Amino acid sequence: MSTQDSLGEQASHGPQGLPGTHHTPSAPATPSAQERLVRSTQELLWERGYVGTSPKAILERAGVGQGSMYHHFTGKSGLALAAIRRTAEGMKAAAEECLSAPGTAYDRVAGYLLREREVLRGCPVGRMTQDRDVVRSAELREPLDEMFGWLRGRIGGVLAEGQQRGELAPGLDPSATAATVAAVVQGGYVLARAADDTAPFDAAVRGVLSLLATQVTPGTGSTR
Amino acid sequence: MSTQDSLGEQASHGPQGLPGTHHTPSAPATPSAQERLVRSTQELLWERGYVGTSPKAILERAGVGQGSMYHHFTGKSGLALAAIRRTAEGMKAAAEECLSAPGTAYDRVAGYLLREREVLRGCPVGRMTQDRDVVRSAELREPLDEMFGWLRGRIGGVLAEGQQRGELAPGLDPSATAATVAAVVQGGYVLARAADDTAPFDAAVRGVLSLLATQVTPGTGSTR
DNA sequence: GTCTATAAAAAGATAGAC
DNA sequence: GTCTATCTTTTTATAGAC
Repeated sequence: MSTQDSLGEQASHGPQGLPGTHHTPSAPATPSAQERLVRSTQELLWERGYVGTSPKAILERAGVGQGSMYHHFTGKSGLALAAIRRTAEGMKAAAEECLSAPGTAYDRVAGYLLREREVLRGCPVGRMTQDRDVVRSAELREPLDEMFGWLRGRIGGVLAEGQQRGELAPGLDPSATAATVAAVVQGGYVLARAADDTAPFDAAVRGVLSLLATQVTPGTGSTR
Repeated sequence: MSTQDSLGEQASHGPQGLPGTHHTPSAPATPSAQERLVRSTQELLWERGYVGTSPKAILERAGVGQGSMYHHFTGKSGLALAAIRRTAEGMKAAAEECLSAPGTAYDRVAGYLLREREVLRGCPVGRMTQDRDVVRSAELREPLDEMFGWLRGRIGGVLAEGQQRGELAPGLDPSATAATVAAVVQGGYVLARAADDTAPFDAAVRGVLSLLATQVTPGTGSTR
């Protein structure tokens, strides 16, 4: 082993469809084999999950030989770790962009909920929680835990801030409501995939937004 | 092929932990090989998903030989179809028990949300929506679609009924709110599994119930 | 660093005995 | 009906050439 699972890697960004794909100015036109391996793994984990993704499929998509993979990573799990970390970071950045936008707390949460998503493909991070091998590995689960923990905290922070500003009813529990908002998105994906239709996702979002709207103090500038 | 995937099977009920495990009086003490195969598959699909479940593992858990499986079923997919149908029926029955309980609309929905669940194991039906091979097969996806469609409709019906009785605010959208409630449960599982902790699930449920409570007309008998 | 060759094990199914 | 033997393909790695 040599470069083995470069952990502190902050490198560039995600592949096709994955959040956080704005190119760093210094990003090379032709990504390295290591980089292509990570991106291929991100895509495949999203599409097929951990058990459903074989090293062979990764190599084929990345267009590299088997030797490259075992040179840069310990194997499937090491590569998955790098990919999951990368994906989780991308999701975080995408969510932060919505939640740090200007506007009332309601507007910002609504912005997050209504943000464009490839609903039928599901959440690349949430997807991993259904994979036994991922959840059972403390190392592989950590990025998921971190990401969703951060998300709930961030949404809760936005709601608490809105409450302090008098935009939201004092009775609202920011932390619990934040969990609800995050759950609606993840559960919306499940309902949509079961129906092979985005409508249930949209309905779930509409429902929680309507409920949240009833907690908005009249005349505090929200554009409901 | 002979008995091949007995479709109209209404047979008995699910295995360990799976909803709908109340024994039919006429259920035999020693289940048939076919029955044991279905139950083993239900368990394994829940634990490992479709891709993660091998025929070998099913056979070992059921304690039967390979011949039995290919005699009664077309193969892995046929067996999975029987198992998924069985599991979906069980979930439906379990939900109906809560939703048809006496009380106000709020109470019944709360009863559904607060019903005892093995949160960290996730939803055996929702789990399937993350499996590529399941969702891509019209036949395998159908029971999921049916189950979640029914659930949203049933919850929506309870809410609409409560609204007509004057228990709930006229502004509430029963259909959208029903999707939200169902999504919160499914998403709650995701958050809990990411954290390896049931707390996020409970918080999400608490959050949506608090929001729903604000829609209850005072003095209509709800035990919030 | 990246490639190909080789290999032990598991997946998924078939054949045929009993 | 149920079992075991056989078989092909895929999985996941290791070894070693370049």
